[in-house]
Amino acid sequence: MENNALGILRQNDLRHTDTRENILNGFLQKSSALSHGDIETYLTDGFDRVTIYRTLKTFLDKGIIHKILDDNGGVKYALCKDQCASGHHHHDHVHFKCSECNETFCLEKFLIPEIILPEGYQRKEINVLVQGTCPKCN
Amino acid sequence: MENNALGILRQNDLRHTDTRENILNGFLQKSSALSHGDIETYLTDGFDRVTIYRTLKTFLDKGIIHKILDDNGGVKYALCKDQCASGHHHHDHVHFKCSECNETFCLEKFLIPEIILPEGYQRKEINVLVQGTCPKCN
DNA sequence: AGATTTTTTGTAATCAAAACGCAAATTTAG
DNA sequence: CTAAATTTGCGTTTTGATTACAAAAAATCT
Repeated sequence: MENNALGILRQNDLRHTDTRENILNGFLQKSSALSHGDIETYLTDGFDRVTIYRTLKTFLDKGIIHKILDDNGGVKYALCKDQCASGHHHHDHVHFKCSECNETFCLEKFLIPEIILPEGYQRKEINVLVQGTCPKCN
Repeated sequence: MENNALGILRQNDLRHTDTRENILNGFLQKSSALSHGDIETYLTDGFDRVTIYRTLKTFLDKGIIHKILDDNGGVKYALCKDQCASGHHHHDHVHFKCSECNETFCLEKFLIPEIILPEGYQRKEINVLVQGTCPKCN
């Protein structure tokens, strides 16, 4: 995966627009995961809510970003690393949400251990959210 | 934990009302987790949306039910087992959502393995959602 | 049982999040 | 530069969740 907005767009056959470039840069700069609301307030250029929804959906479909479940029933997003192809997400890393600063991080290096399931259950995807306090807030 | 609605209510110092009894019975009968919408359509007596919201909140506060994050950013609920006290939930079991029938189950017997976190991260709560196909849909 | 107090419920109104349709604007290709 | 295709912005609509308040129901006390 490229590490600049334009490269990522080109790599995914997406047209280069201000909104996409800006949102991508937001993800590239911030180390934590962003919600739709975060993006709306983070981007100074004031893009339309609907456009942000659509942009996120597009990125999601292309495998550029992935969903992170929030504990309150919301959703945040973060960049995918190399393994994700269009439509096929592979996320075996742990997500961490700090209950102090409310930021959510991908712990890319920390893989989810093998989880044993009862007979007959077929695993496809897995999502792990650990909550607690992060190094900054400790 | 009692296994009948009235017992559970009494045990938690909650008044006995039709709504509470019905919703509790819903949880006791269904083996899968229920969303607010499920309850709304499942209960034939047609209780008010708002009442259902409040009832769920009450049960949540009392530690009678616990939240299960849904992959689409929604929330479902399921009965707690013994370990939960008022305000203090302890859920170290895996949640499973079948992508065929869309039902979500608590795999009570299948505990979450130890998850290693980077230096400085303090774990408080953890939530694991596995998606795939359940025995019925396999 | 009957009256009083407290809690719970239903209704209506409010608020926010998300989705849709369409016309205008922007990007790419010829 | 023009035309075709995609993307964006706006208005509208739908849906989900919360609040305020009056009515109803449950527990308490004689």
